[in-house]
Amino acid sequence: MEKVRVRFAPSPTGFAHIGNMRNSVFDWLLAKHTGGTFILRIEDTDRARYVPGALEEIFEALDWLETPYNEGPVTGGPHGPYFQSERLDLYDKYAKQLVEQGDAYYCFCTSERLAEMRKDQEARKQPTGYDRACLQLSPAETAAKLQEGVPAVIRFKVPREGSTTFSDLVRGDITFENRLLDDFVIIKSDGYPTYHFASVVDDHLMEITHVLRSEEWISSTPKHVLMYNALGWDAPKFVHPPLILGPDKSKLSKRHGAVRFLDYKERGFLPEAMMNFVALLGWSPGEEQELFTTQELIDKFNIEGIVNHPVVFDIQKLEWMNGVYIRAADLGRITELCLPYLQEAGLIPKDLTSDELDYTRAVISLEKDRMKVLSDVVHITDFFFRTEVDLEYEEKGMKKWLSKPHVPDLLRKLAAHLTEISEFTIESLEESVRKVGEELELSGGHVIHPVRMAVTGRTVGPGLFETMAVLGKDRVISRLYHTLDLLKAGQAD
RNA sequence: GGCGCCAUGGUCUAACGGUUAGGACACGUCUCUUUCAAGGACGCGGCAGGGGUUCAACUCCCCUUGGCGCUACCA
Repeated sequence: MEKVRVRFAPSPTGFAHIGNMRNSVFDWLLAKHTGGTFILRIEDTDRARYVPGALEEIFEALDWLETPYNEGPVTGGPHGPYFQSERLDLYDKYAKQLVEQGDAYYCFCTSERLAEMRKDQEARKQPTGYDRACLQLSPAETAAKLQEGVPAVIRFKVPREGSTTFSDLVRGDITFENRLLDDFVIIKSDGYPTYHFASVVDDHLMEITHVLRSEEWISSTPKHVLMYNALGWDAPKFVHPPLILGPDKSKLSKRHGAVRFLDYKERGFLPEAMMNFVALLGWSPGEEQELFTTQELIDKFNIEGIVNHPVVFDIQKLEWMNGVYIRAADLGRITELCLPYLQEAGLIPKDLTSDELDYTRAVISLEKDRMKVLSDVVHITDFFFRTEVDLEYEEKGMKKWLSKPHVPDLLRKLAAHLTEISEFTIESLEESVRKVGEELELSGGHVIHPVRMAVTGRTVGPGLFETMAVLGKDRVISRLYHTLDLLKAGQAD
């Protein structure tokens, strides 16, 4: 099998988002699958949009997914540096080569002139594009302007005839008419290369075999192919996975919310769930299984399975999948991961005694199976940690049960009974509760529902006896009396 | 507007000329059950439309329609 060299080439202009990371996962899986190399290259050529901290996001996201790169910024490698901002001399060298060959030229047009020209073209419903004014400049004129220090860019001279065809491994051959391509800028007036140029130079020098990037890049690929040709280089293979769409079917972006990849970490998605889900965002193994370990993904991942149409990001399915992984995960691990949420909510102290940790673990063992995301832990377990519980008596189910006339008697008798028993186990509690119910000649539901509400303040939750056993004798009895007080105080009309 | 990509249920996807069009999420009903989840069972719901090609089209070709993307000295 061909060993690929693939690169994940994010631009530090914002947080790492779902689309970025999906591509990085595809890159990584492809590299692992073929025994190839996964390279991280930072495309920091836009000084104006540079966002401090963006780089750290990328590192953290990669780290969280456990998809380390083989060559890149920190670890280095034989094709560094891996920051484009540190490779300016290389771009300069090849840009000058293109100018000398006559495949590129200096342009001194101001952005005002360009904007006006574009406006004019649009008004006349002409295709927009540079009018090549500066191509008419004589070598002497160009040299003079450069000498004077007039701000200049370098543009690639796109052939006006013919067409450019390339093969996208996902879609097959794609052809563009050259005359519709603009004489695009390759070196900006600040001396930095544009994406188009830098990525071509770097992908070649870094010996990238497969350029994997989202579908939105298809229309600029012919520009890249033209540059490879002009430089006498073989173009790499192109792989364009589909765009990821929001629920409204437009390209997933900030306005859809929840596109920042690390938000998912913070909300309590498990990395293995994200890996599994993201791998399926635009790729299909072609079988009915859809829950995969990372190793299975590595074994199965292939370019043929990448789909050719945009895919909608279905958060509900992600949540379902995360729930599956939480249920499968080890209790100790889930407990550990839940602690920060509980601490943040002020439900448990920052420094836990071993008793407190045991209690928390017992609580989570009861609720683990009903979490979709770890942050759910706060609202489903809070009653275990609060000293007193709110009854939210006006809530429909609550009022229905607690307003029944037998309730005060039931709670009083149960409290008295529980005070007497020595063991507070699931079995002894069930026996006790049922016994008190029988004494009052009440059916199961008439006993269990009110007791649950009195003890937890909730109408829903894990099994009542398990819950009571975890809560322990003191909390249970105190809550029974507390509820009795509330009912007496007139909450029960 | 121009150029490009794409088109199976609400969403993700299987089918690679011959299937009662399969699976998953979501949704609904039932079941289990002390409640809620989870689990189990069942169900709702799809080949965008029109032409061809073929003995036979979801599958191949063309057109239409629709969706999306690109159209910067941003990536």
